Amino acid sequence: MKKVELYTDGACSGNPGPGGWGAILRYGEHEKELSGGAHDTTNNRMELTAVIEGLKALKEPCMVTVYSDSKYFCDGVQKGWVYGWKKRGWKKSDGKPALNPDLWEELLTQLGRHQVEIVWVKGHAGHPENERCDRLAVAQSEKHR
Amino acid sequence: MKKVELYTDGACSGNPGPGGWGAILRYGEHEKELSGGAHDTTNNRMELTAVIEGLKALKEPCMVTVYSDSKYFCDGVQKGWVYGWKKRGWKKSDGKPALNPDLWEELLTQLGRHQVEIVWVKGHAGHPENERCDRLAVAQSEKHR
RNA sequence: AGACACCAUGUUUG
DNA sequence: CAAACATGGTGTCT
Repeated sequence: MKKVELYTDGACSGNPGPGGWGAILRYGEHEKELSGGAHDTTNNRMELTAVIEGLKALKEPCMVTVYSDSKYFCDGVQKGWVYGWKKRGWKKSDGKPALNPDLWEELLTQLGRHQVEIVWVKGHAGHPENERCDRLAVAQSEKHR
Repeated sequence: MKKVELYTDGACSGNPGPGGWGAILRYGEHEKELSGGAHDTTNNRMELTAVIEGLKALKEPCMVTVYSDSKYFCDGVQKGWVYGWKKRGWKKSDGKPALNPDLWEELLTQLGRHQVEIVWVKGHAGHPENERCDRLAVAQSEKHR
């Protein structure tokens, strides 16, 4: 399996409001930038979308290291929250609905396709790829207003 | 009898953990701020303490309107929970012990001294005195860590 | 099952 | 400075 690095970030002006996401895929020397946005969305939806779109862009199953600054995404997977929500019919521990089940379902599909390792990076802390993704995301959020 | 307004709030970092309470007494133009804290306590103990200390600070029996955001306190008195617990020897309806009987006893003493009306206010909803009490309480909880 | 409060964490903004 | 998006938990009661 090919070893790939995926850097992601999301932005959302107003939150909720117009938002964007950015992703950088790196395979050896090769690098690919992806980005997109939506007219009315949230920061967390954009963070999830960045990861989903990054993974979907891979034509074959890979070993992927995903770098994200979103605890919502990182903990949602690494601490197993998402599996609990799904098991309970997209309810949280307090019985209230877990949000964004559409995106989490898509994400689970992609996580099943690849061998994924997740690394949380602190936002706005000088991480070069994270900042590039941030700029991609912000540009898209401006496009979608 | 003098007409007095009492605003109260409690805070507890960690819950249980270091906590604080804040109270504002208003009599006409006069206003007095009270606050205090404890090293290891709970949010509900601080909410009750804020009311108790506010009422204790009155040197004579008064007509007091108490403003609190705690349903534990407001319903405990207004729905008569506390009288039931006391009658049953500090047991709840399910037979298990009612908690914080020390504070509830002190509170009943103070309620007997004054003519008290209770008003529940939603927390963090722009109520100015409630927010001032919150800041007093938080400051104390930081002092007691 | 419901309610209120208290807290912990990160991100996104204004 | 303060708010929204999202999650985990405890303190307490009915």
